[in-house]
Order: sequence, then structure tokens, then C-alpha cells
Amino acid sequence: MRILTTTNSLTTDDLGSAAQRDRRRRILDATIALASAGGFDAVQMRAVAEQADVALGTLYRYFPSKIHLLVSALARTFEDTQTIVGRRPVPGDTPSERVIYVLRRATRGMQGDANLTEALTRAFMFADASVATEIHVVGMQLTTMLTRSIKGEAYVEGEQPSDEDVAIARVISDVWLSALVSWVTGRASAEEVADHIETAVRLVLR
Amino acid sequence: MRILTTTNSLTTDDLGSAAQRDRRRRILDATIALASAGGFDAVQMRAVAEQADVALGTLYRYFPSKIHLLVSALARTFEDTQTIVGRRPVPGDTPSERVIYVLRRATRGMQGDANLTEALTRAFMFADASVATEIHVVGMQLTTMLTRSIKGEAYVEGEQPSDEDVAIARVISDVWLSALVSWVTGRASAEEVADHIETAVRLVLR
DNA sequence: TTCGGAACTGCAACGTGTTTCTATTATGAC
DNA sequence: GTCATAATAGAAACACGTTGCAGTTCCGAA
Repeated sequence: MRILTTTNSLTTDDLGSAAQRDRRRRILDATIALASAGGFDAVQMRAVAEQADVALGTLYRYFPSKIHLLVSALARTFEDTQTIVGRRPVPGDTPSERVIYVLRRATRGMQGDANLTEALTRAFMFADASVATEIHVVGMQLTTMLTRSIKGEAYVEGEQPSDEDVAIARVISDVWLSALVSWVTGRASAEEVADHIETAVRLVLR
Repeated sequence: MRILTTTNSLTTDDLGSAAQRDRRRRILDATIALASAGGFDAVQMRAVAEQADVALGTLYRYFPSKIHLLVSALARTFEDTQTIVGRRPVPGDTPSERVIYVLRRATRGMQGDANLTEALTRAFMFADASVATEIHVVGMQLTTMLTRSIKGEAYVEGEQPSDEDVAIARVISDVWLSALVSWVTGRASAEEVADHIETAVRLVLR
């Protein structure tokens, strides 16, 4: 029950004081740096705390578990990339061309930092019920990205996509995540992942 | 480098002596019992060892990690169910009817034991590269089950399914696993899972 | 400026997956 | 039956996620 104990939440939505926002940012920065350097196992809570220059207890006050931490890092990563590339409409003449274009870019981006991808993906897949909120954020980001690609030029900001488009987007994001997992675990090469995704998109969008 | 040190591997494929096969069975039994009782967290290596009546070191000799153990348990579970139901051809007049039938059954089966499903599913999704072999076994089981359903009566035992059928089967199993994960983590109800899978199957098989 | 509570630090401790080591037991070759 | 070797038991120890706590600092309200 939080009833306006602070006054200056003037930037983003209800994240406390500037110092708190800064700590949160430092923690996520440290998380991503460690993940990028050594993957899931290298993201050790003591190391994150030290690198973010906070005490271990404070880290746990901001993120109640390692999984929460990594899924939040995934959400921020998606958010950042979407802020950058989300302005222009997606190129391509058909829905499947556009979706393939977007996923190809996203996949390349993820594969460009294998350790980070491994850490974030495995955390996402391992998350249990207590992480539902953070997971939902990521799911929405994916769905938005994909429905936006399906619609192409016809996409308008506030409008709800159709149920069918959402269903298609969810199927595609399931396949994409599974493909990422199999790449991360060394069961599939980058080309196999690209082929599999492309096949799935062509199957679903026709 | 193992060059025939034993003589009596007369039952299954190269699993050592009868005592060893029995230990392996006891370990998997204990794993499934504990998972069924309390889910992933309840499968504690010391508890598995005790219930299977082996020492902790022996448990690790048979399964090099908790994840290996749980994924192997998943493989055995699939194997058992396929031994039971895999005799008759899958009912249904079209590929999508048959696939939906099979997945509905499988989903109900999994949802009938939520704790076990949670444990096995999360282990499967969390597995890293070192578990590639066991993961591959499970992937093959799923692919076989699905291509068999797609073909229906036309399925013959030894024959390789077509590339397209395999691709379709892989897409569907991706969606099915993702749906199971979201059910396990409380993000989707049983009906939502059923609907999502059905939608995906209809999209892909048409 | 002072005060009270929330947030933070530093550190110890606990639980569970994993590793390691020695003594003991089972197993197959001869 | 004997022996060499592999497998197992039993138990300690380590690593890391997580929790708990005493003391300190920050921050808004009065």
C-alpha cells in the first residue's frame, strides 16, 4: 500500500527517487555486462552487487531473485532496441517478408552476443510463476513487435491488432524463442535457426 | 574407450549389468515420485539418492546433474506413454484433427500431474549445452509422435517422414512446449493452452 | 534544524547442487 | 578361488543463491 510517500517521480512511471532509478540502472548495466562476459553462470549475485556498487541486500530489494533480475534485463534490452528501430515502418511488401526481416535482424542481434543471449534466454525459460509480471512484459514486447511487422504500413500506434494477428504473433514468438533456445544450447546452428524460423513464418502467414 | 568389458547386456542397449539397470530405474522412479509430490524444487539430489537407495556420488555417476536427471526422466515418461498408446493408429480424418487429438491427450496427461510437469518442463527449458544428447532424444520423440499423427493411417514404421512434415512437426512441438511452460508458470489456463495449440495447429496444417 | 522511518551497508549464516576423497564391496578375467 | 579393477557408500567440503540482522545513512515532514 503505497500512498504517495515521495514527491519527485518526474521521469518514468513510479520508480522512486533519482538515486533509486540510478541504482536500478547500474544494477541492470552490471547484469548485462556480466552476462555478456560469461553467460548465465557469470551473473552471480555477489558480483552484480559489487559491480553495481550496491550491497547484496539492496540488490535483492530491487530484484527479488536472479531470474527476476535477468528477465528484467531482457525486458530492458528489448525496450532499448525497440526504441531505436521502432520508429520507421518495417520494410517488406508482404507480412511474411516483414516478419522474416524483423526476426532475422533480431536473431542476428541476439547471436552477436552469445553469452548475453544465453543468460537472458535461459532465465526467461526457467522463470516460474513468481516472475509472471516481468515475463508478461517481455511477451507483450514480442507480440507488439510482431503484430507491427505483420501489419506493416497499415499499423497505427494506438490501435489493437486483430485476434488472429495476435494468435499468429504468439505462435511465431513461441517458435522464435524455441529456436533461440536450441541455438543457445548448441543443438542448432545459426543457419538452421534462420531456416526454421523462416519455414515457420511461411507456414503460418499464408 | 569401452571395449566389451561386460558380457550380459542382453536387454536394452548398452546400459551395463542388471544391477546397474536396476539402479538407474530406481533413480528415475525416485525422481518422478519426488517431482510428482513437490515439483522441481522437491527433486533434491540428496533426497533422490536416499529414496533410490544409492549414495549421492553414485547418483552423480549415473546422471551428471539435476537437469540431466530430470530430462532423462522426461524421456522415459514419453517413452512409456508412447509404448502404451503408440500401437494403434491415431484417430481422426485429417492431419490437423489427428494432431489436435494427440496433443489434447498429451496436454491433459501432463496437466493431470502439475508438479511432475512443472519439474520436467522447467528442466527441459533450462538445459544447457551439456544436456544436448538427452534433449535431442526428447525432441526426436516429439517429432516422431507428431509426424506419425500427421500421416495417420499412411504412416509406416521405418519410413522417413518428408522434410515438410518434419518442419511442421517441429513448429508444433515448439508451440506445444511454450504453451506448457506458460501453463506451468501460471500465465495461461488449461483452456487457453488448448485454444492456443489448436489455433497453431490449424494455422500450420492447412 | 530536528526527527522518525525507510533505505542502504556489511557481514554472517543457511540450503542445496556439485565435487572430492577414502574405505569398502561387487564383478569379470584367469 | 584369487586378483585387479571398477563401482559404490559415506561423508566432508565447496559454490552460489538467498535470507536475516545490527548498525549507519539518507530523505521528507514538521
